[in-house]
Amino acid sequence: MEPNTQKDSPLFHQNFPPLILKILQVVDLNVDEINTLMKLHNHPHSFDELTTIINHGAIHKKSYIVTEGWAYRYYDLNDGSRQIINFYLPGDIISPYALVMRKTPYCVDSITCLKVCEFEPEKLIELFVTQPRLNLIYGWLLGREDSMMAEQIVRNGRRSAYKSVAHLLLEIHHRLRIVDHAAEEAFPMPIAQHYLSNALGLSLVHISRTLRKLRVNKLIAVTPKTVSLLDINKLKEITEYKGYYLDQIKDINSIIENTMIDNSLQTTNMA
Amino acid sequence: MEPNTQKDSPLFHQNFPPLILKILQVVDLNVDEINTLMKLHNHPHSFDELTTIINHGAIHKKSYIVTEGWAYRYYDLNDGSRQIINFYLPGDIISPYALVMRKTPYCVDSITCLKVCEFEPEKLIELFVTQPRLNLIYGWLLGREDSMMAEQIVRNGRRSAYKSVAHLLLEIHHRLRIVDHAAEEAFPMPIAQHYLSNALGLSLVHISRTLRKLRVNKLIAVTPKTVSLLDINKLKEITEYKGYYLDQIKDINSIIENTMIDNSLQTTNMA
DNA sequence: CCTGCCCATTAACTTAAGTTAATGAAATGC
DNA sequence: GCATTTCATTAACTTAAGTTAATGGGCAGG
Repeated sequence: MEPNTQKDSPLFHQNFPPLILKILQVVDLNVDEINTLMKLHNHPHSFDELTTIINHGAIHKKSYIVTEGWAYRYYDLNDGSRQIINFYLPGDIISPYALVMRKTPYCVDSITCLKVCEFEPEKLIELFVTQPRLNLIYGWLLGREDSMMAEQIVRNGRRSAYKSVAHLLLEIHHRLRIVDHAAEEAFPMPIAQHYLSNALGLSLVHISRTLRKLRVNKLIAVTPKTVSLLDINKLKEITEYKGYYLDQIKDINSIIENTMIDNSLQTTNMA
Repeated sequence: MEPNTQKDSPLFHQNFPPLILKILQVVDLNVDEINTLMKLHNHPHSFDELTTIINHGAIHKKSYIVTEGWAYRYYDLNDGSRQIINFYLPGDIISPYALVMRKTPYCVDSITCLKVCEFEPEKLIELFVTQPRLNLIYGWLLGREDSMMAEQIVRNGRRSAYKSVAHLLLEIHHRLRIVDHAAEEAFPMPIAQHYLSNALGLSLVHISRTLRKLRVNKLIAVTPKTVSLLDINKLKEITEYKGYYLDQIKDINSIIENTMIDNSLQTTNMA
């Protein structure tokens, strides 16, 4: 996790935190930008498993970059049921809107032991002013979140349990793979079935039934902490999975070149 | 947030487009900022009802500010079913991520005749550079969208049809009211029941049954193009409606002031 | 080693919501 | 004026998913 900006080193990729890996999937970063992003990683912190990180109704204070482990955002209803809104995997930002939103309408809990880097959302402002490309990249991260939530809405609204479960597994696999946390057709899945149930709005029993069906159909294999996707192409076909919302971005340089009216402000500020 | 005399004058309200009204609900704008926002409204355009505005898979080119009418974003599945992701009402921005996202994974169609103001997403960059407060306000608009989508996920995942329908009606009423398009307990609803059905992931028949139940319980009244909320407090209680995600923001001025101070201390403040 | 807890599985039964279809009520068109 | 279409309603029936509950496998802790 120590900064290492030797871009030519063969270990280059291995040394970067997952957020930077994720960004490098879609756009090149220069040394300045990497340094700036590394600075956001200056305050590592660790949460135990099953710990509340952000509480419903609290004032937004910090943002967190996940570097290791799983967490999730959820909302509890009065009847005791819980709806998971999204999962946070390595490379994701918890509370990306902390800069402007006052109160968090939702809770965030860790699932596994969670390693994060805490940053003050106000840091984003100076980051954006000095590095306009990073401003756009941050916007891309937000747009990507928007697409993932839209997918979650489609899953919950109009897909059968069978397709829903398969679709979510495909997405998690895809997201983990982008940050080098999954093999070609398997990934570590440290979450119990009740998380799937609360994410997909289904009962625990029905999740169990549905996973069995997927196992019987030789589409997945599950061991206590791993999921294997045995036939990714068939899974994608069945679920109509289209993952392109996860790894596409516009050509950032041409956007900036075409619009920069006043480049003179853009002096490098690195110390 | 503070009422000021100018803001309460009827003339004041009539003259601004709904996006500005929405922003003025949570933060004061100076003349410069209002002028900048007005410039974004320089290219009015009109779409007929039931027209596709953005097509699945197309390259993002334009963004649109809705000034009048309703539209919605959706995704169609192979079996012919459609899931509505969100509605666009006056004051909303269609394609707010067009600046960075390449292809739209979803479609947007008008419901009624739709008046919009088209703007090039690249315009946002110079706007942000010259008006940092507007940069934050744009971020707030995105964070608000995020909250609304989270609510949509909770509705579809863990609420009964009865609560789901009531909750959506409350939210639409709240949103319309913010931009002066709704009375205290009634609003024009130009959308047929199949939109509700596709938004909530329920069948058309079940929407009809559910609306009847709400009518019988004297909670709503419906005429062809209007919905009346007969007992808002009871509706809020039943559905656990908490609308604060729609109209809260941090104190933008203090964010900016604090960051300028941080800037000057930046070299000493980290190691 | 047992004890207890968590989690997954399976079966039996229930229910909320889906489906199909018939009817009516408006709105639209000729 | 009537014909056509669209939309809402209601009833009868079906089904996917929920509920309850019993069973068993791991595994942590004494």
